[in-house]
Amino acid sequence: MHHVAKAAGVSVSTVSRVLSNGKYVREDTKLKVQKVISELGFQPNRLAQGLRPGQTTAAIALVIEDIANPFSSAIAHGVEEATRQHKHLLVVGATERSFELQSELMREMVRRRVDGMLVMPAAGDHSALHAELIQWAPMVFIDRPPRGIDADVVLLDNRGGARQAVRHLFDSGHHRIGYVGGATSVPTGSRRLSGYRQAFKDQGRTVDPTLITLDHHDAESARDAAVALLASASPPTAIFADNNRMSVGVLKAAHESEQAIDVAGFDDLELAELLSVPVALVTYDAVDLGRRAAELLFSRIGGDSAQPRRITLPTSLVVHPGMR
Amino acid sequence: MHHVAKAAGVSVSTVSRVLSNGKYVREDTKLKVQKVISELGFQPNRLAQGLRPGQTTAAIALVIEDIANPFSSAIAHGVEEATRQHKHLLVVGATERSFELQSELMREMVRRRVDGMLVMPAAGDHSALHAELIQWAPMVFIDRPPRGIDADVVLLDNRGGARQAVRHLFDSGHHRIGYVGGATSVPTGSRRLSGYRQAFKDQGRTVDPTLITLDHHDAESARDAAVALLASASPPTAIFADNNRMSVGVLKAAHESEQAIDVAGFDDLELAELLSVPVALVTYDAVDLGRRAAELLFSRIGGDSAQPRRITLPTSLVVHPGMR
DNA sequence: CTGTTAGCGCTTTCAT
DNA sequence: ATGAAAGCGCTAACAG
Repeated sequence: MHHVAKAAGVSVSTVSRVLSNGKYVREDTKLKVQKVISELGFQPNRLAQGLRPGQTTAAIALVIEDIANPFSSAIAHGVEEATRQHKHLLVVGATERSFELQSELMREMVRRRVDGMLVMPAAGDHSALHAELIQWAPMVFIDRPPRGIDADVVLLDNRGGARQAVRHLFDSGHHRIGYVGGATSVPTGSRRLSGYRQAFKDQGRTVDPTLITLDHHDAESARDAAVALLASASPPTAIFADNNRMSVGVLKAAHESEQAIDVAGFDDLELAELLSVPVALVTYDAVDLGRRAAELLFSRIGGDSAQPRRITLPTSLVVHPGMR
Repeated sequence: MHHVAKAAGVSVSTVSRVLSNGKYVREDTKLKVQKVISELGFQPNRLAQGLRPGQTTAAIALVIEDIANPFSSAIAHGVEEATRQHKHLLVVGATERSFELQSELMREMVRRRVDGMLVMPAAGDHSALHAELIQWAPMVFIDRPPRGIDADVVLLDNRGGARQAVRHLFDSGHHRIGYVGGATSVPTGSRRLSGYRQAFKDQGRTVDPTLITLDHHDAESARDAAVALLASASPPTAIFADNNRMSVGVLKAAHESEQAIDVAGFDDLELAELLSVPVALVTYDAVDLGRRAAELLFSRIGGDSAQPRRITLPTSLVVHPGMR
């Protein structure tokens, strides 16, 4: 800016006034300064601007497990939209399910003075981390409540969605229903498992624990687990998969299997309607999830200090008959 | 920091030395200061640090069309990984195909003094924008060369991939092959169309322009176009779809159609192997694309000022027989 | 209307 | 080993 001022033969304050559309500047000096600015391609340093007291960075952080997962990227999309509407910028970091990585990322975000953070929490006790960072920036959690604290969180009706899906399988005449699940260290999984159990209770049936297999992190492992289930002495006639990667694995297993099994799964799958295997999917609006979380965060940034809020988004079951 | 210094009874410079692991500080003062820092939960302001001469923000920008698209999110994943390895932070913005939005986003990134930018360029002449911003930060373009300038770009073998896919359809006995395409304003599309034409030339066949439909932006519109093609007087027996959204639309149309048509498409689709319609897909490693682009950018940030480089990543055709 | 000055949070000489 | 002071790029009084 110094440079611009010199080139235009004015003081830095005049340049600053021009930049901020300040009124107290003569029309011709303004023009002259603007000319120099565009000739030089000068862009003011927002970091320096933000250093002034009372200023914010106009940036929020999104700390998420893995951007490539369709669930995450839909959330990111909703967040990005809301962020743009609020004229903020979005800083993104991925945790790869590591609490340590997540903590370091969040600290780094704070060092950069983001106005707030949206976090898909890793497994682990958040009480110390939250206490350390909450003085710096409000946080809203996504998809699951962080363990150890009471904080804003926007999530899905995991239990209800799973329950409805499993009930659908019962309604289709199944009663030996397998369960292929992801990480159990995270609330999402346990809520979905709880929905599965509830559906059994609703039917007055008892759960056969040998039909439940957990802690799979990718489609490959889910598929192996499903194959094993189907090869057992008394195999399930239907399987519930606890998230999209599990569904992919289970569907592959079902597709390769001689047995005609039905599948239900949490999370939507593109092209589900064109699959050869019948599948019922628990769907929801993930973009909206991101948007809602961002809106809540912005309201916190704006000063809303009401009690921590928990927003649960509804799910709905979509049944695809399959080509069989 | 002032606050910490006062609480510890030392000067700000001492605190600064402790923070930067400075050598010239007595062990017990260091301990005392560290204690105060952790009690107060103090986090140094990186923006202020970055203000010092010669400092960088250790952040790069990713300006992309739409984060939710699986192609984009795979790229973002690769970029994020590389960024993390280089101990930088990633700022993300979406352009929604608007050149104006892209320009404003890039300017904002520069105002925040990112060290470099990764850009999936919107349609439009980039010469002025590039000239304006290149003095501030190196840029590497992703997926398509920006119009009007010679710049670093990492992209796919669009022409070769499309050509191979269409040849596959010829090899399967088709010769009336439709084309359902996305935006023509962007090089990607025209390269793919050129590959399609080339495949016809390879066969000594001429292209029937009535089988080509372009400028669809979502699956819905692609599907309508495919339905129309199939309903025409002399319909195609196979269709090539020029990106993942087009493929989804075309596959839906194919699935609903009485006719048994084959489909080929650019971009991978999850679960393609389980579809009821036979489909051949042009696949590639999108995560690697992101990673390679980020690595190139970091090398530019590191001072590499060689000629603009164009990196073309190979594609490969995966044939899914379908359940028909 | 415009220039001078102080100060945002930090690092880095330069003294002590 | 520590503190005082200058300066990074900018804005906001405060003068003129």
